[in-house]
Amino acid sequence: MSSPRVRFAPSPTGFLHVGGARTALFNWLYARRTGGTMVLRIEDTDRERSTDAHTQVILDGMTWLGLTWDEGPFFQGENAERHGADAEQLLASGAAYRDYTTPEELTAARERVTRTGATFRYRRAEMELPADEQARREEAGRPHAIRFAIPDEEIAWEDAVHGTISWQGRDLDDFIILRSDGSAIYNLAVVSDDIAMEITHVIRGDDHISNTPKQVALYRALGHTPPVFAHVPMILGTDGKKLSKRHGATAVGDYQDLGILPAAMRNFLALLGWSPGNDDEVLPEAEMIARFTLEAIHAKPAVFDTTKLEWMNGQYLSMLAADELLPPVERELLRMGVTAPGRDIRPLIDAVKARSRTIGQVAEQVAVRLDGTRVVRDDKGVALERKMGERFGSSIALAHAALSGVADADWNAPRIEIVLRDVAEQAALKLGDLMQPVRVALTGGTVSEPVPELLAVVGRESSLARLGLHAGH
RNA sequence: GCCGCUAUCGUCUAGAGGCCUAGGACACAGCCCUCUCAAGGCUGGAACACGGGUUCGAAUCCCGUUAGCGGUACCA
Repeated sequence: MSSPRVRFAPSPTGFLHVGGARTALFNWLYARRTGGTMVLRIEDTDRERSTDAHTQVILDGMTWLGLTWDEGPFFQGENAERHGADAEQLLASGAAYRDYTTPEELTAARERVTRTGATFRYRRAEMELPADEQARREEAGRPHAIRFAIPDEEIAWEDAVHGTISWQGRDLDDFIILRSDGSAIYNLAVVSDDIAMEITHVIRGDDHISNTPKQVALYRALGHTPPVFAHVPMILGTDGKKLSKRHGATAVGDYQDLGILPAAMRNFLALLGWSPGNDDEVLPEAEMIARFTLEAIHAKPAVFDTTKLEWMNGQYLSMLAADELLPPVERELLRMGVTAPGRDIRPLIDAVKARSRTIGQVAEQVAVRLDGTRVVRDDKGVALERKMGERFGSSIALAHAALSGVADADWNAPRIEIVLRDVAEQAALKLGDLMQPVRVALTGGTVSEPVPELLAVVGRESSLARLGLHAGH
């Protein structure tokens, strides 16, 4: 029993869309789960719209998500010869025929039928030119397309996510498999490639369901058994419409820029349209793989909820060690123009990550702690100072004085906490009336990690300097 | 129009005839914890699209309606 072979086959006509990313993820999960092989194939037969830049972006997106492929990337455009040969075989067996109808004739015929309110179906018997005209065009070497003669029978398959799906051949056109310029049309190219690459499981978007009966027919005519199909539903925007640019971020790269962690993105995407069968939400990669089955993929489209993604990201932010967060945070800091030569910023990451939902937020808070000039008084900070009046400055002065007495060697959270609590008690201040002004002096805002930790992480020198700016005002 | 797919809280979902006065999560509201916030804990509001069957019994099976989506190309 050979192991499964799956493929992810994006066309390089745009960025890696979250829908595509999830399809890739499901392919990857299935391959990992079954010990199978994942093939990456770039479907670049649409020369007009395909670009190398897009191909690179797709590869980068997958790499960022941690979706590794075992074979490829292969480029569909390189298989033109085989596509042609398969078309020839179909022609030879009588499963396909040459179509000399010109595009104009086709359009005219289509309009004629549509106008009567009927449905246009391309049928050899109805469309074929009179024998003499056909012969004339053949002799003249006129350009022609090759059409597949759709059999008039039921075409059904057992879809891994939808169950039995059945079509009637009579509802399908005799479709073109080879253009008049000799290049293959999608349906032939995919089938030809999937056969050649010995793909056993085709896991792809729902929008391909209507192509599947044509492809199944092609497999049969070519003498091959169709693979297992698993059609995964679309991802929708919050308005219930197919996710598009109007919904904001739709490319995987956008989420990287937004400060989402690959692990969180993977987890979130996996749960969009698939469920492990119970209430688990945060699933480690290994468990995701161990519990993945095609049958548990839902048949119903899902709405992409950015809020929940950010919650998920927050979960990972809390869970992951500062070590693992260091690279993306450093990248973000660099982008912000913040450098800290020789400084270990991991303690700063640990101090702020629990209160952040994105890497961007982590980096911002780290930057403020690193560099006093980045402290900006926010609305709540301003409001607090206004509310406290003179007590604002006097509290800071008190803290400043007491903290000045703490030696650099003793500058740690537990020690600072003792000093601060002591000050509050001596001055008969509520703890909050001492802590909050200090917090505002150090960060500009009223929200942060516990004040002693904050002071420890900012460091003695910088903390005292920041407090000094406000003491007594 | 025709063909196909889908239908549980606002959203992601559990549910594969009795365990369901439908469970969890996000979001929302309240409370607790607390120097603030986040996290965490507790509490609350919130759903089986509709109509027929089948069955002792239906969110679960069947049919229809409605709605949404996809396709209907010498695009992928």
